[in-house]
Amino acid sequence: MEYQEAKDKFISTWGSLGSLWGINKAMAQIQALLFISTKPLSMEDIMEELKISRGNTSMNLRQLMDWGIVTKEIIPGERKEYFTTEKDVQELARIVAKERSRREIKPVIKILKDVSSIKDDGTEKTKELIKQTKALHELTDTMDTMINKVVNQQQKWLTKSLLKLFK
Amino acid sequence: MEYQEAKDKFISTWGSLGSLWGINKAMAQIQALLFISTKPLSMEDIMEELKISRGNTSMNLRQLMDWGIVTKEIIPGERKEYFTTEKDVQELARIVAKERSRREIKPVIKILKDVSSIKDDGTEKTKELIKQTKALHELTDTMDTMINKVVNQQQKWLTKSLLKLFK
DNA sequence: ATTAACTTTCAATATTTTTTGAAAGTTTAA
DNA sequence: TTAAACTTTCAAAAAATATTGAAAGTTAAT
Repeated sequence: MEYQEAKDKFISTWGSLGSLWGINKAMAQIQALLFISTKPLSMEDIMEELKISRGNTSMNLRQLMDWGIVTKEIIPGERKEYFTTEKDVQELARIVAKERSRREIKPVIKILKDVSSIKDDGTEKTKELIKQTKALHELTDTMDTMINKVVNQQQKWLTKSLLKLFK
Repeated sequence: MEYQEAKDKFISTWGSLGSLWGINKAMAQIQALLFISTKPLSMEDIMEELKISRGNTSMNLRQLMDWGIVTKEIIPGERKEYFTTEKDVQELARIVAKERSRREIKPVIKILKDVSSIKDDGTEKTKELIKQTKALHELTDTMDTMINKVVNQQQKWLTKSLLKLFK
């Protein structure tokens, strides 16, 4: 496999995987492109490489910056803005986990808590609703806490140790 | 909060969370409805509760069965088919993790492996592509392995509990 | 073998999400 | 201050995805 083929394959695969970590295709592809680039890229560069419009590029770069995954790079003497992404995969995982937790998981946990806290009126269906949403609340909360602990704290050490434990 | 309000809130929240575990809204809502139901439900029941069409219900039930989350229940003397979902949240988590790994993560890991294995032609850009996709491959593979091992542990634990029951 | 009860399929339709492109906005150099 | 270089915004268009409903298919009872 040639460089260009491998690059295209990586970008399109990573793009379609976007849904797995909660972002859209263009956003994921821009990140992928920056991730394997040896230097910061301009909006023009990105538009051309991915064959997407200026507006699309601008909006998705903003979102990536909101996520904290991409940063604007000012190159002295240059008028254009340049962009880079976080290059360390562990740090990337940390950011993604944290943002997803904040944006999606935490709000759901709150609702599960509210729903599981309704007054028990003694009926079977109410008992079931309380029981099941409580179980879901506990599971979701545990998972969320675990994931954040794993990615936040001394990641490398934890990952290695956990792997050994399970081998 | 009344039972009905809590129930509706749970179903719509769980439905919109579907994207988090890779299924569509109707599918997630059907599962949510079954999850808090005290008895198996027929297609008619589901259509009526969620206000969705027969076709939609049928297709999404099939998908839930493909995932292994929902099972058909035959009620003696009844012509209709009835459906139930796995009620244990741990088992549910296990199934979802396993299916997502199989459907989405494993194929990506393979591509990352292929891409990171291209021949190093000595250029800076090729070196960067190899380095970065290799890092991503390792991270993804580690995460996937961890999840699978956790799942196996859970299964072992489950098996043990079941064995105890039959002793 | 016929019919009634029920489920599945799938082309058409509706909805949601993404993308475009051009006008409006901003910044910097002269 | 003007104008060129660049970025953002957002209404409209396109693309992707989900939903409908009715015809076709299946099953079970008589």
